Amino acid sequence: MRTLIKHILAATEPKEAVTVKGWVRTRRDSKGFSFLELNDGSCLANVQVVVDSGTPGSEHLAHLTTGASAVIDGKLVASPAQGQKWELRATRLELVGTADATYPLQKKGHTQEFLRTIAHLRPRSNLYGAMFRVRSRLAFAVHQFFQERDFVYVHTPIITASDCEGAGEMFRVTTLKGNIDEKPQADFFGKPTYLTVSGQLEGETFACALSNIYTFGPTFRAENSNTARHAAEFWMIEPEMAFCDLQGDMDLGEEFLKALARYALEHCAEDLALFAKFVDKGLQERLKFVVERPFVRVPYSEAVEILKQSGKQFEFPVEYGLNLQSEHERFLTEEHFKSPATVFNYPREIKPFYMRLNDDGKTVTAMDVLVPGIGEVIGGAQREERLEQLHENMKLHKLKPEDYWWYADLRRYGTVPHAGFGLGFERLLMFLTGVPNIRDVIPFARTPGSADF
RNA sequence: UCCAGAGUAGCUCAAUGGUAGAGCGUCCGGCUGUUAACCGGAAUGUUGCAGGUUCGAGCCCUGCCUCUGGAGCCA
Repeated sequence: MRTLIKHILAATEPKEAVTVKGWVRTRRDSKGFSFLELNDGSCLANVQVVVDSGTPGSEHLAHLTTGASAVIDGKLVASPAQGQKWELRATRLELVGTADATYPLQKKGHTQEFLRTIAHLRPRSNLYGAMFRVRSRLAFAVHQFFQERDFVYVHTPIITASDCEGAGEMFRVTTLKGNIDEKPQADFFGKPTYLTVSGQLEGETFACALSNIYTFGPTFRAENSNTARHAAEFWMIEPEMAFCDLQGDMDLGEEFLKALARYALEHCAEDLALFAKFVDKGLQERLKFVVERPFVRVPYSEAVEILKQSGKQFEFPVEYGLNLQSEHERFLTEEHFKSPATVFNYPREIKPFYMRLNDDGKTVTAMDVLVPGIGEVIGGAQREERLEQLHENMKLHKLKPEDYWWYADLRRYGTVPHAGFGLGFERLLMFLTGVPNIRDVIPFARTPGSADF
């Protein structure tokens, strides 16, 4: 029976007979015996295998090169040398698959740019193995966070006919050939359809029935965005709460980020240590800071004043009514507050129609959670629950109410104050691992001009 | 899409307009309870693509492609 290497290395006593299966990371030969470093992806560390010449199967040793796969039976013993607690003394080895000299992963470090060109092999490297283990655990932690709080997981549709206004360009989904705009009624769904840019509007309908819900699924944006923090396909988390206002929304967003940072520190320590070593020296300090310290909350108008009085020269102007630029957000979190910051109550003109108008008649209940290094990681709002006001907002944004009849029905029948937010899972991973490029936190990145693998 | 930078050996990078190199990896040999082992030797190139200038282009010019960083859009 196979034992995963993570369990082998966690042993508390020697074991007479164990079997490991994995891929050779490196081999060092000595006179009369060899050292094999075997990794099976179950953890960052390799198990050191000692193979004496004459061991059954050792005639294949020459082919057990970096990248080859092998099954090894052996005895787990305390290692006499520095560097590892346990080592496996092989009693039998089996070469499963060879890897010749063209195997592109060397024992030495590679750039992330090169590894992106071999995305099918990069999970066999230390950094990406760690990344995708952490990604899995944090996806689980997302569900755990919401399930513990009685949120219901909702699968909103991936194909949709409605545009979550303001979220970005959409990919068209069609079975038509030729000119697809000529007769859209002849298309598969009888109308133009797209890949979803957000499950929010559908999510609201379920919150207005099941009270607290969340979505966690793939999302698509056809924007021609070429940055380290944009992808055409990404995973988004969107909670929505009935009988909840902006305060409650900000509470949940901040609590969520803290909970995931805490989870990463507690459950991904070995992998986090690797990120700290190679990509972000201050990673653990930053995560502890996020867990322990309260987030700063600042109204948009006050944020504008802080920027104006900073005495700093910005490339883009700071003026009430203008969007905060990346440089402004970075200044706030990285230099001024030196912590994550939640900016709320934005001018209505720069935010979408569904956000609730405040009593001042000028601002809406929007909130963005900004984090150092990445910028916006959460964007959310309390929704406009008043039917008349919603219609007026639509008019202001030049939207046709009939396109949103079902969305408006939520305000027509038993309307309630409700709020929610969207959070990009990949941006969360960037923040929690310190890996600076979104292409390196998703298994196979889809970006403009690139859908390889 | 805009601005800037870069494409040379499998990888990371050198190379005044004048014979294309190094380190690592690979292969061969040696040595050693080794740890990104060590020592010696060898092989490895359509210099991103297409044109142009020149006696001569990796280097200069034009166009294109790709990648990287930044910006916009946003999560």
